[in-house]
Amino acid sequence: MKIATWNVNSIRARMERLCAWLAAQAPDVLCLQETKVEDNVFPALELESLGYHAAAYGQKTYNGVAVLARQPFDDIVRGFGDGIEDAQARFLVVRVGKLRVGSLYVPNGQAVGTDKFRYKLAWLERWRAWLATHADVSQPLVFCGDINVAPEDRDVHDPEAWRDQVMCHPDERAALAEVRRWGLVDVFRQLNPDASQYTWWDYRQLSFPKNRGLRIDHILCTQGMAAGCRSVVIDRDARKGQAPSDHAPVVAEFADL
DNA sequence: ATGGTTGCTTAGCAA
Repeated sequence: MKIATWNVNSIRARMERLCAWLAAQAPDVLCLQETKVEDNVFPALELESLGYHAAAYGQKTYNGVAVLARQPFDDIVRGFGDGIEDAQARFLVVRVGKLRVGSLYVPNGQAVGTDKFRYKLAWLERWRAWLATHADVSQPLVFCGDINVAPEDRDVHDPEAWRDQVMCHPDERAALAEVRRWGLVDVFRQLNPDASQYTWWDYRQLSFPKNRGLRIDHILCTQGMAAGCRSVVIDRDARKGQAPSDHAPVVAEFADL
């Protein structure tokens, strides 16, 4: 089974690229982030014609996540359901057969010390709490998405320039480590222990041709599932050419799923 | 040089 994640930075602006990519890569499951559309205008019919079921959790202008899959879903969860008032559409979990799949768009945090950064840290803790109360570590479960945290310095093109900045700050790295401590494996790092490869490059200052990027899009799964992971590839080609997203897709292959 | 690019919405925000 091929499971992928891609922050498309507006599904409407990226529809042509998305359809071409689905046809070329043929993932079984694709998690999308920053769709930026409300659910009633999500382009489900067009995706259906390519052979994908879609579950969406979106809003106008900002945020928005979705899962596409060859198989139909059941058990769709939108938001943490933790009683906290939150209009931001960033958390969607579905069941595809025996597998649970989450598509996540972790808050960016804007700058360390701001309200948005505090919201990011609180959001990561809410994710951890959701796992503790709603998930089973012994079952196949995968969370894919734009996590907006580069876990280690080797995930950063220039660690000194990024030291203590948003996406690299020790507090958010610690918060992500707490989430993972529940029992999630970063399968890219598991299979590529020495790689410095990135998934996001700023649109500005020729960041992509200079490869000034960060690895902030992740595929995190339970250990039993991670044991069946055969490869994880960052599709850098999808960041090239006219009108790309600022993120590249990440694609993982799993045996026995 | 406190910039720079993109998307949504239409001037300013978010990333």
